[in-house]
Formats: sequence, C-alpha cells, structure tokens
Amino acid sequence: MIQIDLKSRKPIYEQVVDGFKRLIQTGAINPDERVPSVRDLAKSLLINPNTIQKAYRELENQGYFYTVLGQGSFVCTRDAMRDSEKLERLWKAFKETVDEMLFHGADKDRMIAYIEGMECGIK
Amino acid sequence: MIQIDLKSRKPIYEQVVDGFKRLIQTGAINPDERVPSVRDLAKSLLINPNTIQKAYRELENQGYFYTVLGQGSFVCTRDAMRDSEKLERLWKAFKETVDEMLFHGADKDRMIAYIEGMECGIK
Amino acid sequence: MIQIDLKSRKPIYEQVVDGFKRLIQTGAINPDERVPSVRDLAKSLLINPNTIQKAYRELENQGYFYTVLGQGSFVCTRDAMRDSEKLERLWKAFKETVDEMLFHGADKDRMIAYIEGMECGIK
Amino acid sequence: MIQIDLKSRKPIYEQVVDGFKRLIQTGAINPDERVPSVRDLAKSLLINPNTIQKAYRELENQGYFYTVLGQGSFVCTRDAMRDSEKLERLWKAFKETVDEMLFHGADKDRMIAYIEGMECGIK
DNA sequence: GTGGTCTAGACCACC
DNA sequence: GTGGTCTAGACCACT
Repeated sequence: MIQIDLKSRKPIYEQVVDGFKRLIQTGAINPDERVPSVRDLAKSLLINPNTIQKAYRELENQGYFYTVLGQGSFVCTRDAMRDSEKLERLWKAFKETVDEMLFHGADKDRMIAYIEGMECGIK
Repeated sequence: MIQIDLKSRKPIYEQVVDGFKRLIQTGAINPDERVPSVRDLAKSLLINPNTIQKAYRELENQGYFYTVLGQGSFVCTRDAMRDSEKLERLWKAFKETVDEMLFHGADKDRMIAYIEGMECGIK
Repeated sequence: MIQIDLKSRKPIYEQVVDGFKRLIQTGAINPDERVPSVRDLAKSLLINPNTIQKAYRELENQGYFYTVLGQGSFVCTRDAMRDSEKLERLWKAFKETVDEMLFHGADKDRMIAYIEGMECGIK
Repeated sequence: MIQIDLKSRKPIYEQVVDGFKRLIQTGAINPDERVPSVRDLAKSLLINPNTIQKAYRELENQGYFYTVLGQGSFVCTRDAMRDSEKLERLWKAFKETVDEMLFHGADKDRMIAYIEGMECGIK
C-alpha cells in the first residue's frame, strides 16, 4: 500500500504521512475506514512501530486520522479536514513552485492542463 | 535584500538559497552581477558565516552562482541554469501541491489565473 | 440517555461515568432510582459490557452508585455523595482552568455570569 | 523550576507541558526567553531526553514554544498563542467543573472571588 | 487485540 | 552545542 524509501533524505515517518495523505486524496481509502494497526504496518514495512506511531500521531494532528482507543485508527471525514490555515500554506508553496517553474521555462499550458484535468476530489 | 525568519522551521541556509533564487527570478539581481561576500552578508544578516558559506555552495551546486577565486561570487547567466533534472523535480512538487490543494477545495480558476498572470521571465 | 463519542480521546468508560454524573446532577435520575443493567446498557450503546462494568465500578467507588446483589445498581442519596476530597480535586481543576482561560483572554464577567446563573442543585 | 511526580498517573511529558504552561502564565518565563535545552532539562529532572522532547514538541504544537534549529527552544509571544479553538475547549471544561462543584455544594462566592482576584495576565 | 508512554542509546543535520 | 530521527524493547490502559 505504502512505499518507503530508506535511502531518501525525507524522514520515514514523513513518507508514511505523505503516503497516507495520497491514499486519502486519491480515494484509495475512504472516510471512517480503518487503517492498519501500528504494529501491523510496522511489521509489513519492516519499520519500528514507534516510527509508525509518530506518523499516525502526525496524521491525527493534521486532521486526517482519528483514533479510537483499543480499536485502531480511522480516516476522518472530509469536512473534518477543512482547515483554512492549511490551504494558505499550500497556496504559498504553489506560488513559489509556479514562479520557479516559469523562470526555468516550464510550459504554462501544460501546467494549466494538469490542473484542469484533475478531479476535484468531491464526488 | 534578503529576509531571514529565525523562527521558521526552514533551515537558515535554505532561506538564504531561496532568497537569492527569488532575487534572480524577479530580476532584482542580474547575470554576472556580483553578490555580497560571505562575510558581509553574514554580518548584515547577523548570521554565522558558515551558514552563508553553505548557502553559497548550494547555489553553486544548483547552477545559480559561479565563483571566481579571489573576486567573489557571481550570478550565472540563464542558459547556465537550464537543467531538465531541476524542472522534473519542480513538476513533481507542482503536481503534489496541486493535488492536495484541489482535495482541500482550492479554486481551480484562481490557480490558473495565477499561472496566466505571471510573467514568463525574460524570453 | 447517554451519548458516547467513539472518536473522542476520552475513554468510553469515562464518558459513561461523566454521563451518569450529569444525569444525576441535572436531576434526570433520582436517588435510589435503579439504573439499567450492565448488559442492557451495553446493548443499547453498542459497547462492550466490560466497559460498562468498569464505568459502574468507578461510579460506585466515587460514591454515586450502590449495588444490591441480584437486583442491580442504584443511585446514592446526596449525603452519601459528600466528599471533601472530591471537592478539593474539583477546586484544583477549577483554578487551573480559570488561570488558563484568563491568560488566553477569556471574559471574566461571562465566567462569573455562568456561575451565578447556575442552579445550586437541591438544597 | 518544574516539579515531576513519577508516581502520578499523569504522563511525565504532560506534567512537563503543564508545568511550562504554568510558568508562562504566571510570567515566570517571558516571551522570546530561551528554555532549557532538551538534554539539560532531561538531566536535571532525571528523565529521558525523548520524553522532554515529546513535551517540547507538544508545547510547539499548542503554540507555546517555537524552535530555532541548532539554537534551542523559545517561548512564543502572547499574540501567537491566541487560538479560539483552545478557548472553546477551556470553556467546556470550565462549565463541566463548575456544574459538578455546585452540585457538591461548593461556595459560589468563593469561586467568583477567585476569578475576580486573578490577574488578567496582560501587563 | 488496540494505541500510549517511557527508556536507552545511536546517528544525523544545523549552527 | 542544539534539536530531529530512528531503533529495540518494556510496560500500561482501554476494549
């Protein structure tokens, strides 16, 4: 389900976080769906459970997961994830990236095409 | 010239790197123009010279600066900066950001408008 | 009768305990009234009976319930609930909360108004 | 500076968090003041550094601390701490505590007197 | 079974 | 020197 690159400079727990965000965004896992237990995922990824727990905690802080004690972790519903502060940060990153791409000669039309071609995520 | 936010989680040397990229992209400094010496910049930003040194080395590696021994550092010409590998990384970042923004309900039109409104740089 | 939020970080058994305290304080259930059996409540709340059992034991320990073997659990009379130790704990929690609220700019008058507006319970 | 009760049921890292909140609220430490390094505090409290780090990270998430890489952690300015969501949670806790206190016969006037006697924290 | 806490100790990046 | 990451393994609370 999730790919980890041990050689990457990105911390493992962040890779796990980003991996789950992706799965959620693409609809591969749905709201209120249960995610693997900390121990199970740790075992299947050959990673220390503490590292997974850190990732899960981060996902909880960022509003993607919620936890039921003794039962496991679950994906939040989409409205629980709304967060204007988060969008603001994304806008900043978006602008910086776009600026740099255009400076290096990236194709505007291709960029726009990508945006237009994406599903909005709302089904 | 360059703003440093000590409270940011972004390493200072990265802030310096990004700051120079921005100055170059906006045309605030031009190809073959001389940039401040490591010591001077360090003094004016109240930052350890080692940190500036690291930033300059990074800018050299990324093709933005070149150094003439005994003379200082200079901004590269634009063709020297072309780098398909860099563009590829930017595309990846662009797609990830766009995906996450759309998932969180960002406005497509506003994103496209931003891209269209930007100057393409010097042609 | 009692609302359980599985997503809350508060343990379920604590939510049950607090729920009963609330029912007792508001007068929704009265001294010597019988409360549902462990099994019944577990079934109606869709919760493991062990969890309810733990909640009832806690309510007994805190002086809110008493149990008659073979007959079920009942609400204690109010005098049985007096407990200076408990009040002391509440005072500590009260002070801590008030301090933090004031620090974060909460409105004193609104706080006082709330206290004044509350019924003192049965005298 | 901070008292830890190893016997308490409250996790150590939470005790550290609450301890610092208290120091900040009482003005014992001030905005932009540096707090002890993770290692130093761990050594002086005879606690594992990881536990302290967890506490510091929590304080950062809650908006009380900020961190400068390689320099240490610092207390945030008061306006950085404003957070309506936090105040809402505190109000809920306040009401619950007040209700239970009144039910158990606590003295309204003493409660009000406590609130009125407190400094607002704004100096 | 689940997640949560804590320890001991290693290694890295940043300043 | 600073904080950040990761591991290995123990113990506890909740369901």
